[in-house]
This record gives sequence, C-alpha cells and structure tokens, in this order.
Amino acid sequence: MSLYEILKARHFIDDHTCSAEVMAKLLEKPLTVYAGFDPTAECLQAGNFVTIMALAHFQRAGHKVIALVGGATGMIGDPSGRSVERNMLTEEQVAKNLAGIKENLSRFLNFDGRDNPAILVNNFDWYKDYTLIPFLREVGVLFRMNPMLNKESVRKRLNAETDSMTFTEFCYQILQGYDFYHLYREHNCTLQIGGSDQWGNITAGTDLIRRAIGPEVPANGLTFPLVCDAHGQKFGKSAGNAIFLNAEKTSYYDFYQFFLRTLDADVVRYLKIFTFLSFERIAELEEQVRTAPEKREAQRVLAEELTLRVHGEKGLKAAQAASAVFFGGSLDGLSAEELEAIFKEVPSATLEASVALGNPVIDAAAAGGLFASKGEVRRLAQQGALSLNNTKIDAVRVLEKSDLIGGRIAVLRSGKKNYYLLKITGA
RNA sequence: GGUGGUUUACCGAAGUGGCCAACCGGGGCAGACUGUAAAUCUGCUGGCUUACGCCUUCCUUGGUUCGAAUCCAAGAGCCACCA
Repeated sequence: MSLYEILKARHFIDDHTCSAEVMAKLLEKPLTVYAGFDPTAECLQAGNFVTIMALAHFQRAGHKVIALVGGATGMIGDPSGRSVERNMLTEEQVAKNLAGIKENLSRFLNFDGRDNPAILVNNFDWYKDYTLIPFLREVGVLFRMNPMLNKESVRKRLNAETDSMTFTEFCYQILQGYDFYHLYREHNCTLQIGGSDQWGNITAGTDLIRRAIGPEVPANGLTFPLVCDAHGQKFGKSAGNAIFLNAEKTSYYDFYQFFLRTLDADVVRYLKIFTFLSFERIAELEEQVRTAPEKREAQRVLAEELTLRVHGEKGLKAAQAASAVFFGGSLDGLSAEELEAIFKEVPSATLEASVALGNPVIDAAAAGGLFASKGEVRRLAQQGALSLNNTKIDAVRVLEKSDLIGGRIAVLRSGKKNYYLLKITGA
C-alpha cells in the first residue's frame, strides 16, 4: 500500500493543495514534511494525536519529519473566545515545554535513530532576533491583503457580532506562513500537514514560498479532518478537560478510561487513526463491535494500545488494576496500602478522627473539600448517589470507626465512577 | 475621537418596580434502564446548622423608592458604524 492509500484508508486526508494524483505521486519520493504544535503546556494532549500519528506514518514511509513547536506563535496565539489574555511564555518555560513535548513525541516518532531521525525545531529561534522593520521589508511585502482577508478564519471574525479580531491575531497567518518558508530554505521542507482548521495558515505558507521563490517550487499542504465523536464533539476532551499525555496531568486510569469509553460508532475509526494495527485486525474488531458490542473488545484494544504506547507497561497495569476495582465492585480483602496505591490519583482528604468519627459522612466529605459545597453532598446523598466503601448511604449516615479500612481509610463514591478517599488520622 | 447598541448564573436567553435565587433551552451532575454504552424517562443545578427561614447574586459605584435585575446618574467592558 502506498503512503497516500494508507493515509486515505485511515481517515487522514481531508484536502490537499494539489490534486490527489499529484499528491500521491509526491509522496512516493522521500520528502521533508512538517507539522506544528502549540507549546502552551509542557505536554501534549490527545487532541494532538492525529497530527502525531500522521507524522509517524510519514516517518515510517521514509520521509523526513519535522515537528515544529511554536514558541513564538504560541505567544501571540489564536486567542479564540473572550479572554484575549495570552500568557507571554518565558524563554525558560518554552524550553521546558519543548523538552516535555519532545518526550511525548518520542513515544510515536523516532528522534534518535541513525537512519532518518525526526527533528524538533522551535520557531522562536528564528523570530527572537528578527526585528519589525526588516521583517516587514523582507517578508511583509510578499503578503497581499486580499488573500489574508479572504481567509475563512478572518472573514468569520470580521462579520461576527462579537469577538472581533485583533491585529495580532490577524498576523498569525504571516508568522505560520513564514515558518514554512523558513523550513523550506533550511531543510528543503516542501510539505506541511495539519488539521483542516490549519488550511488557511498552510496556504499562507505555500503562497509565500511560491511568491518568494517562484511558481515551480513544489510546496504543498495536506490537511486531515478534525476528529469528532459521533455527537460532533471535538475529540480529546473528557468532561470539558483535555486528556493530557503526562501522568501528572491525566492519570493512567483516566487516560485508559477515556479510550475505553469510546462510542461504538467511533471506535473503528479511532482504531484506524490512533493505532498502527493492521487493517485485518481492525476488520476483526469491527466484526466484534457488530456481533458482541457489550463486550467492548474494540474499545479495550484501543485503550490498551494507546495506554501502552504513551504510558508503557507500568502505566497500563496500573490503569487496569484501578479499573478492575472501580468496576469490579468489591473492596473486600484489600488492605489500606493496596487501596492507597489503586486510588493514588483519586481526590482525597485527610481529617482528624476526632472531628470525622461520630458525625455524618456528608459533613466529613464537605469538610474535606472533596465537593463544591455541603449542599451538593447532601443533594447527592438524597438522590442516592453516595456510597461509602461501595455501599449506598443516605444523608444522615454517621461515620463509624468500623467503616475505616485498616483503621484509617474510607472509600467514598458519588455516582458510578467518581471515587474519593477519606484518610482519617488519630483514630 | 463621534454616534448607536449591548452587559442577567457554565453557555445561550427571558424578565423592564413587589408573585425573583430569577421562565426556558443547551451543558453539567444524579437516579431508573443498560454494555463502564447509545437512546429514553425522572430529579437536581448560588450558599447556610434543610430552613414555607436567613445570607450573597442580574458589569461597577452612587441615587430614587416602603420595596430595584427592572427607574435615574456617573463610570467600566464589549460590539457596530463613522472619523
């Protein structure tokens, strides 16, 4: 299978700046290709997976890949929404984020190999000493207002009733366009890939290169569809929070569970996009989704593949152990130590025995700061949503010494899957 | 700089002197049903010693009034058009 066919079959192709035939042909010969990442955090998110996997497919096919981290563009950013505030990242912070992102990427891309290693660049390196007047004289003159204004992202904002656009945001496309040009000159990079929302920024780059070098330069762009779930929600968010690749920000358990909860309607597509599993294996799993959906075998494979790749054997084991307890039901026979290990990432509160014991459980839960307010805990209890050590309790249930496992721990649960640990000292 | 508009809870959006802790929709949380689904139904969604009680809320500050999200004044933010 050619790279183009693979990308097509795995849902990585949305559009390209040339015809499909030309693009397919271009991909047959080794190219240098790049994609950009925002360095706003010290690690990447599940939302970056599509881009990462696309780069990985390119590298596997023998192309040279460049991951560009937008240390400069990230500072001015694309501040959609109301809060125009963008943190000016310090140089140290960018350096730190850069290292974290490289670590994340290295799970998918090969940076070290002797043959065809991927490289990581930071666009701050070529902007930090580029001052305004030279930039305007050398680069600014190559941009025309009309195409800039006609970009969909700009037009939409100009016509919007709210959220008008600042000059800074408007200039974003110039910088991203220049990035491509810079990489073309430095690394002979002739292809930029990105999500379909990057189309305007990518064409800004191809246009700039053509204008600066000439029409014969084969600079091209390729976009992939934005991944959404069957509800139309953007992929990579759980309860409004992004799924991060660092265990400190998203626990092994949450990471694993996020993929385990994939909808039937999405899971096959996700397997194609987010794993390297063969098409035969995916077809098998697809068959299982059809015949035995309640087993959720495809979801399990998806969660295992990704957890293993991102968090390794250890992370996968921890996630599965926690999942077994959370959904297996019983806490019987587990020691306080084991519980602490399994519930390591779960919110916990430490309370004095003198204040906690003999008083309603809901008081302890509220006092520990595990819930927004006491009213909320009471409400949950009244709705029958609260469990103590996996047994439902009501609002007046008092915390007894006999509730403490190992004399110091009680497991509190609200709803089906929200666990909290109450640690009692001095009992 | 000028003119007009706008500002209500997580988001959207009603409310234009008392019946307002504020209709409704979305979102979220929870319960039933389930496959840790989906769909559906139901309840909840400012705080408090659960209280037909109290407290803090409708951009801010001040005012009018027995009484203000609602009226007045000043200010701030945002948007549009014009310069």
